[in-house]
Amino acid sequence: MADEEQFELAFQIDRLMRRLNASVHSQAPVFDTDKVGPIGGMVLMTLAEIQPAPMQQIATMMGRDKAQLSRMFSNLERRELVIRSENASDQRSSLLSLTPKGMAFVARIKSVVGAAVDDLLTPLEPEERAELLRLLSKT
Amino acid sequence: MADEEQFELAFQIDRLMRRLNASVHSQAPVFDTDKVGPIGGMVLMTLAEIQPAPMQQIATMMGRDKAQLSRMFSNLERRELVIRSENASDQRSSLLSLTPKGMAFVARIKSVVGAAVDDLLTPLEPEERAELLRLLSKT
DNA sequence: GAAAACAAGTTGATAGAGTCAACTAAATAC
DNA sequence: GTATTTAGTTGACTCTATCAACTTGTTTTC
Repeated sequence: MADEEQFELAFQIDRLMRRLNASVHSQAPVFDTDKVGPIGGMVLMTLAEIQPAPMQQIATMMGRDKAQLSRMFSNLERRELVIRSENASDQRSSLLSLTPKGMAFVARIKSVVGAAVDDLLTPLEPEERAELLRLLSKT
Repeated sequence: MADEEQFELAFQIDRLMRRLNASVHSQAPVFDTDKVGPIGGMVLMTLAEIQPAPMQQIATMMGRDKAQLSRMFSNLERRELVIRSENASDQRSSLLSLTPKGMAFVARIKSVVGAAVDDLLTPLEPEERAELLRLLSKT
């Protein structure tokens, strides 16, 4: 793959993410009543899939800094979107889970993100969308 | 496409971009001698492809805020990586171009980004990489 | 062809995200 | 049982993102 194409790929990924962010952000006033922010939303959606989980697991999955997530979860806990419970197998950490309020939030944001993704992907055929997801997941 | 898959796609795009950023960032001390930053690098690479161009064109292509780019180009100009020249067809804007120093920077960062992309895409076959690029470009 | 609407760019203000380093405390290795 | 790793927290700082208000130039439209 030539340098040119590699840059093009980086460019397209960046662009797609930016458009997705912009689209979701524009609807933030509607669903983000707790001021969780775009990353907070991603974090909650991720947690929803693997809860209960220690923080580090989320950090690894998302490729994000633990310091950032530490502060974020403090926030989310303060807003009663997540709770910590004891981690019997490792006393250094606690297990994070969504509260009912957190689950309701996830349901809301998922439909917003879903619609945004749908919108971004309109130029693609259904098979192409599936293929795109497959390729991305494979990386 | 189900909500679940849509989120998965958003998650994967975010993750890929984050990993790319982290990879490039880790080498910043080597090539980013002008403290241009990751976005600055993307901007310069983009400009390299369409120069000379007015700012708005870059903003539209990249899906970025004009205010952000305005400040960024002031920076890049101060560091002598870009120059502005008169835009005969529109006196409100000027045409941005890379200086020789800017072009040298682009050459350096392209090879760094290229290597990082290559690295991220190792799990994919060459045809799959091409297909990924095609699908992303189509959106 | 003048008034109104629109577009390019700049600046201020503010909030959010990203990164690094230093630290505590618990777990694992040797 | 000391040494090393690992999970998480906190402080400090920089970069990124967004919006609004403003200036100046361009286009529309009547």
